[in-house]
Amino acid sequence: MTAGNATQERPLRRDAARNRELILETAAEVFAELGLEAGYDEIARRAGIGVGTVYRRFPERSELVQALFESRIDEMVAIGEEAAGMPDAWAGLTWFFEKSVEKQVADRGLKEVMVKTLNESGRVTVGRERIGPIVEGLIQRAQADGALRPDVEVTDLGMQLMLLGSLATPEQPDLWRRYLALLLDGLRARPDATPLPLVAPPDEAMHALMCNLQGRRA
Amino acid sequence: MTAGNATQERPLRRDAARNRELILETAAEVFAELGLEAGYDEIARRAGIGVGTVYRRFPERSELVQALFESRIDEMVAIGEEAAGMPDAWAGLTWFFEKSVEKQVADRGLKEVMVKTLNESGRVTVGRERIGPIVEGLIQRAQADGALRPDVEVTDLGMQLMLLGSLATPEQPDLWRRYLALLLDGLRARPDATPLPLVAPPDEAMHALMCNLQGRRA
DNA sequence: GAACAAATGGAGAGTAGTTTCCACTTATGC
DNA sequence: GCATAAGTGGAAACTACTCTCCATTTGTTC
Repeated sequence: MTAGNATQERPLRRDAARNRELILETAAEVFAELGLEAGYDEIARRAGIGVGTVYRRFPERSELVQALFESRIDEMVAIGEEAAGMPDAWAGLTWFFEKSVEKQVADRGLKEVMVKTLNESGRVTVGRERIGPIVEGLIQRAQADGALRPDVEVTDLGMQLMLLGSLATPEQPDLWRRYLALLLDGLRARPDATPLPLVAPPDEAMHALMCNLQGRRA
Repeated sequence: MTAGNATQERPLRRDAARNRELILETAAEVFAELGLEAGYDEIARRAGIGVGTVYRRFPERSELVQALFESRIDEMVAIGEEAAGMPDAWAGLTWFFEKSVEKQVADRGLKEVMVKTLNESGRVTVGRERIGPIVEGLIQRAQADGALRPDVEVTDLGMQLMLLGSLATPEQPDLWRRYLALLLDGLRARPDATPLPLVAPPDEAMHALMCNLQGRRA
């Protein structure tokens, strides 16, 4: 969240680096307020710099959004790790869900970033390289415990998380809790559970989902 | 779906009425292909008429979309009625869900219309005046039967339906079945079910949800 | 078939965001 | 401190719509 992000190329000139951070900060603010489709103009205006500078640094909007997103991954990872450390596996999973969605509610920018933009860059993988394994761990523990139904996978939970997140609005800040409860009941391991149809959610499904939530062409 | 829709005003001149239908047909096609945000230009071009004509007939995009949507309601109502006629209440509900989502998968225009546009017009109620009561019936029957958990409401199911619909893409035409199965397991009445937090999903929640799915400001 | 209202097409003005470009400024290395 | 490459601002050209207007065409009525 501080400086960092040097992409191993020739380092930016000091003033340029400062501006990059400034853009990032301002963009976070602008996106949080106006949504991910806010114009570069607005970001530039608020940052007190020229549009050209913003374009120079982030020629693709997705790069900007991604940079923003990456700065949040640590937080998610921390949540995941805390969940993994909880004595009861199911409770950990539940808690992870709750906290994740809560984060999204609190930060509209984050929510939109999660739902909307992963796929603009074409890569769903963005944060999953780090978050994925952690969730995988949560899942396996809960399944070994006999609490979580054995036929769900990481991607499944990822999707549900997105979906829940998309329910979170300032107007209905708690509605998602209702549907999380519903979801969790469905996720419980039960002898009489309907086996999930094997349509094998590949990574692309997630991409497609998110295109969809945006009403975009895939 | 044929002519109809006379809003009790002075009837349109014959050619105008023909054009109205033409616009509707073309728009359905264009929307299905390009999404609800396709320009009026494109619709006019494909219909072989001037943009002016489209604007004259549907000054508000929402009117156009709504007209389109309304022509589908009958189909939904029919599905609902058939479900209500099934001997087993739970099976009926399940079947209703399945068919509804299948419809959305088959018709991208419909899906988008359902998810995206209800609220553009500011009225979520659009189709619910007719569909709502039917779903209500399905729910009550299934609850009386002891199959459906007693703490879900029409709006809940409506939301879940939208959510499932938003999962349906041509690329992953069956993924939603996986999550429908999950949802249904959560919807089952069970002694050990987690009671749904009472955040009372008001009608506005649905509106908010849909704004959200679109990433719009409410 | 004449008269009149209704409807039409599409040019063009308006709007909003995107992206480029380059004369000018500024950091950095020597 | 000077040379130089890197970085900057913001005007302006583009793009992609949305929406209006009115001279002209077309149905309708008598």
